[in-house]
Formats: sequence, C-alpha cells, structure tokens
Amino acid sequence: MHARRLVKRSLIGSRVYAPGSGAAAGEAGERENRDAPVPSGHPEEEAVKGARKPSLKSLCNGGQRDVPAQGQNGGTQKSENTNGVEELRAPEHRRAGRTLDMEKDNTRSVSLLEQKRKVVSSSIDVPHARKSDEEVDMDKVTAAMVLTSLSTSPLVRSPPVKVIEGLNGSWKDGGFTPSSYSSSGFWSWSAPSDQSNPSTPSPPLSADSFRPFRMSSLSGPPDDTLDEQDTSSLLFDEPIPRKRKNSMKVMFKCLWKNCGKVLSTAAGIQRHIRTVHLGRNCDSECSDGEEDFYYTEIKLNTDSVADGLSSLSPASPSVLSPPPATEHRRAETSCSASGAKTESSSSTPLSRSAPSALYLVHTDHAYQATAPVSIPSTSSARFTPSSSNSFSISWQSPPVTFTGTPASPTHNQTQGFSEQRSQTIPVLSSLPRASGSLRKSRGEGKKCRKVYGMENRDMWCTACRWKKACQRFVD
DNA sequence: GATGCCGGGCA
DNA sequence: TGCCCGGCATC
Repeated sequence: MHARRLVKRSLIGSRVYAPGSGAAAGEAGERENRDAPVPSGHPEEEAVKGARKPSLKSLCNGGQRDVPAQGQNGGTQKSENTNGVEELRAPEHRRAGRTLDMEKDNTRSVSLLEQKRKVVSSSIDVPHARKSDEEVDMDKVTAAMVLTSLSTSPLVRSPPVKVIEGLNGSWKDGGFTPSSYSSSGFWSWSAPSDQSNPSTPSPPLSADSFRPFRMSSLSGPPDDTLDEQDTSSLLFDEPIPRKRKNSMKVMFKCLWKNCGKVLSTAAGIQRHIRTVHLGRNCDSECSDGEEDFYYTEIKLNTDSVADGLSSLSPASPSVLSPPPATEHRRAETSCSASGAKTESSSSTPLSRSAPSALYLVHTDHAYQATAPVSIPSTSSARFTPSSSNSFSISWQSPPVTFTGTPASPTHNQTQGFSEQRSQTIPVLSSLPRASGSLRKSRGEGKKCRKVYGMENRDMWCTACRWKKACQRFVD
C-alpha cells in the first residue's frame, strides 16, 4: 500500500495542489512526505512508492488542526470537532494495485465534496434545499462536462484535454452570503458582471473556499508553519481575501501531465481529474480527496481576460487554452489585441498612413531634376493613384526636406522647407495639368525671381526661368 | 507694377 | 522635349 503526497506549492496568489507531473524532478523530495495517490502508470508512482505522510485535515474547527497522528499506517480518519463537523482525512492509498486497502479507505472515508458541503452547511447559513438543487444542477452539468472531456479524449488517462468547460464561475466573486446564491450555469469568458449580480455561490464553491485550509493542514511538515500562518490568515485576518470584487476570478487548473484543463469550480476540476485522469466513473462520493492534489487554483484577472478575449473570435481555438497560456496571451492580447487590429488595418498599403515610413519620391518633373523626397516620419502620407502609371503622394506635414540636385548647377545646397499645408507632389510627369480655368492662385512664397533677382536669373530654377511654376520654392 | 504661372509656339 | 514668351491673375 503506497500513497503519494503531492506537493502543495505556494505560488503568488495561488496554491498548487500539484500532481507534479513526472517532469518536476525537484519535487520528488517534497513529494516524499506527501500522500497523494497516483494512478498506476503515472510517472510519479514509482518514485514515491512507499512514501507516505499522514494527512489529517480539520475543517472549521475554530483554528484547531489535527496533528497527523498516524505515521506510516495510513488509512483514513474521521473525527469530530466541537462543532460536530466531521474531519476528513484524505485516504492514503495508491491507485496502483489498489485492492482491499483502497476499498477500505473508500468505504471509510466520506467523499471530500460531501465533507465540504457539510462544513459549509454547518458554518454557513445556507438553505439546504436550495443547495441540493444547486448540486443537482451542478452534477448534471458536470456529468455533461465529463462526458465531453471523455469524448474528446481517446484514452481516459491520456491527459491532453483542452476543452474548457466552466461551471458556475460567479461564485467566487459573490461572497458567502446566502443571498448571493445563484444557480447560474456555466462560467463564461465574459466581462465580470458578477459583482453586480446578486446571485452567486453554489454550495460546492463555498465548500471550496475551505479547501485552502484543508490543504494547508495536509501539507507536509516543511510547509506547516507557513501553512499555519496562511491558514489563520485566511481564516481570520483576511476573511475575504478571495472575494475579489472586480477583476479577479479564481479558476482551477488541472495539473495532470499534459492536461491544462481549466474549470471554474473545484468540484468540476475534481470531477475532471477523477473521471479523466483517475479513471473513476463514480460520483463525488467516490472521492477520496486525492484529486485535490492534481489541480491548482489560479487567479485570473477577468477584466484583462475579457478584454483580451473580446478581441478574439468566439470560435478561436485559442480561447480554449488554459489560463497560464491565457495569462501569457493576455499580455499578448492586451498588446496584440490592439496590435492585431493595427496589423490587419495596416495591411492595405495604399490606404494606410505611413507615420514611420520614409519614402523616396522621384519627382520627375519637367522642370526639375529628379529629386528624392523624404517624408517626415511624423507626417501622414497618402498615396493617391491618379492614373494607371502615375500617382501622387500627399501628406500633412512638418518640415519637408528635399534633397537632390538643384535646378541650377551653381547651387547645390539642400533646400529646406517648412510647410504646414497639405502638399501634393506629382510623381510622374504624365500628370494632367490643371485646366486653364482652374488657374492656381499665385504662390505666396518667395520664388526664384524674388530671391535671386532678375540680375541673377541664371540662379533661378528652370521653371522660373521658363516662367513656369517654381519648383524650387514650392508653395 | 511686380510677380507667379498657364498656355502655346518654336527649334 | 526643351526652351521661350505672351498673357492673365494676383498681390
């Protein structure tokens, strides 16, 4: 009879009831003293064989905790605290070669969920009948979920099931008050509206709220002190640390190797683990609590998630990815959500503004030598096709610098302009001239004539010499 | 009147 | 096509 205890890790803002999928070698040591049963065939099984640690959890016992009383003998325990609430011990058995021992344990141990419910019902004034209805609904939904998961997984124990089915996700935000009860159904990736929604927790959820404390007790000696503190802190000092009002949503992620399934309820994730990974088909009554170790609680900022997801297509498979990825994605989506937009919107070259582009425009004007034009990066250029073989570029701009061969060989300086008006440069000489009736108004800027004077006519630009529109000092 | 520039003619 | 100029509009 072997039992394995998986590591309970403390993460920032999250607890991990880790299965420590065989990959985490460093956890082996920790696992030694934990008793989390691992199904046969699981990589961990052999590694932790023989290692067991008594697990005794007390629930709602006014801060009292059972000290693990039995060393190596394992087995389940039940005790009653002063409130009459049963204490549940996680059964210590292994799944591999599980036989009489396991059956004993199973028969002796009450299902974890059941215990939680009891705890909740005894500590919280929750209408029982209503709760039962909730449970019934939950069970149905969960059953459907499990079936779905099973149907998507060819092998019951082959982990990768990437379907997200959420159950009743509103409870976390709601609080414990019975008035906030709700039979709301599936959790969905929508913006959090739970705060304003008077409905809320369903029984299992409330029960789950006690999980941390249980798990704290269950964790091995190395973590005990910390857990103790955490527990008391959670229980007394910070009574509502997990009632995130606005943006935080607690999800439960399956830690089974290669499985990133995320559900919104502990019950759901437990069922998932139980049915999919542990291969049990029975109801929660069959739970011995071991599935507790195979999932972790994660906190999601639903605001961000909602924001990120809102930019995704509902049919997008990425929505079905588990939250860790989601969190990465969230960072991405917060960027890429807008980024994707800009990407897609900027994919039309001719219609886009070109704030950061530097265009070289050859002004093949009849009166001016070819000159590259650099459009300032702060300007917004617009390409305007004007014919099949020509187009013009216009932009609103700060100073535009023309660099190129000056019209006059005697002047080769770079000319600078400060134009605040929209400018259009004919790119090809085939641009049709404005009709005579639409004679353009006289330019206001100084032209070559005025700059150089009649006596220096040779310094004029070609256009000016030919009595054409000045090309050097363009309006 | 000075200036800017369109339209047209010429080589 | 490049060059030049008459002529007109604008300042």
